[in-house]
Amino acid sequence: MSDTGIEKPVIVLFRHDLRLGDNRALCAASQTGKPVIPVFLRDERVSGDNRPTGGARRWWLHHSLTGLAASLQALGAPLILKRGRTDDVIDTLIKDTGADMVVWNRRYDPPGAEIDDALQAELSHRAVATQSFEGQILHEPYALKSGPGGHYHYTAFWRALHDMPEPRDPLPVPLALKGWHHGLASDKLDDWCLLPQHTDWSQGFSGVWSPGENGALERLSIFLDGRIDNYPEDRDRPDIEATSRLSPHLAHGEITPFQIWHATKNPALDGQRAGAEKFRQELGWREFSYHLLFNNPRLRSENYNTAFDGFPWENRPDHLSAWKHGKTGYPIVDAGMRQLWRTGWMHNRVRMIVASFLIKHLLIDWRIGEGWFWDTLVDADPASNAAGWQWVAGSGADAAPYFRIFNPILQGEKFDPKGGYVREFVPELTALPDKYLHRPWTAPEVTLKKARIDLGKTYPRPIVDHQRARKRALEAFDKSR
DNA sequence: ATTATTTTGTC
DNA sequence: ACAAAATAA
Repeated sequence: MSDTGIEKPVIVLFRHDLRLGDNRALCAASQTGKPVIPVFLRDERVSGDNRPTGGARRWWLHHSLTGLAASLQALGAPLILKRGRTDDVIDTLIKDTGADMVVWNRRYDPPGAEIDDALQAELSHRAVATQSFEGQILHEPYALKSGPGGHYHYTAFWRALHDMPEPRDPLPVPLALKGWHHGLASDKLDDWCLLPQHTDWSQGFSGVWSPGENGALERLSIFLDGRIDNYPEDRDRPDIEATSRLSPHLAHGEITPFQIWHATKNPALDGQRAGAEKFRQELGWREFSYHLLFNNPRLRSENYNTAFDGFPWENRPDHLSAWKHGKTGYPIVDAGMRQLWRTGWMHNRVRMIVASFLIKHLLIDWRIGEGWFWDTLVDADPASNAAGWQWVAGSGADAAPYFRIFNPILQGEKFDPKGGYVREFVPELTALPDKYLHRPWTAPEVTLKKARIDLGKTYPRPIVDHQRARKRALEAFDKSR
């Protein structure tokens, strides 16, 4: 095909940048004036710390790709779906189309980055031009130098991030793309079987989420139009819709941190600066997680602080199962785990509570919890998930001290004071008065009876006693130190 | 991004 | 007698 006088096209790789706005690779391709072939390339090789996309993200991916394909079609360049090893797929595409240029937005998870580096090296030997661009995080991880003795702690990192040049402004959506009209087979999305196959656990997802770039931009504007004002006070309240819920959109690159950074410095928000700053700090934690992952490629499988390597995990299968199914007997923990299962997402405050419970009350290895979140979260992110779990375990960088053990009763009463969150996800406790909602086992028999609760039958008794579990965890951490 | 306990302050 | 503040873990 390459010698038939047909203009050589440029291939734009999509992986987790499922958007048209602020997409530098797509803009660069469009500006070459060549025909553009957008390719979503799914390389699911499993090696080292690379692992397949989790179930919840597969659901999201299916819907997001549907939206992306429609948007690209409207611009004149239909999306091609391909699956396989990146080098093989690109090799075939070049043979089939005569493409002499491949562009992409960089990835920062070590396995992905490694694949992309190898691709760049290989194509440079073959006189195929390559270009890669930033997009997923605000600053290249190597641009922020590590602090003395290794790496930054969060506050130092945040300061260093502020000392960096202002992140660039976001780019507009290209007005039109020159398509490639010489035939090129695409996989069929349905053949990828991304949606649940046997039992449909995703019924609760669609009422909560709108995967895709449009859904992302809508979430952002809803957040900026109101919630951001109360973000600093309400962000820890799972019973209030106070957070942006942008995490799954960010994880799939349907929106960039550049777009969010830019939107939160809008002068129209002048009266809400505190809210904007607090929200940006959360972007900061995301950046910090990528900084850690870049410097510690084994962040999800090895203790950052190796003093935890000898920790005597108990890993009881029955306790793990109770945790996964939201049947621990602690209402705030169970509500969180059920929200996760029902909606593919969990409020950040509750993530900390359930993680602390798994690690410290049940003495189950944080890596097991990390794996469950990987499979069940629509926003599962290789950096944030691993860094978050290590933070709670106390084994991470700038982590919570090991003796910080969340009291699931107090946390529930403090952050879900009226029980709206627990009642939504643990409906069998609905009729229990607020006073006992986070500690049903302390309610008098008559109260339980009136609320139609039969402890141990309709709702479990606590699988571990808080005071005893706390003491046991402190002793275990003490011994292994 | 804490909790439990002790100490101090106030009536 | 109780709450706020300090402190150890």
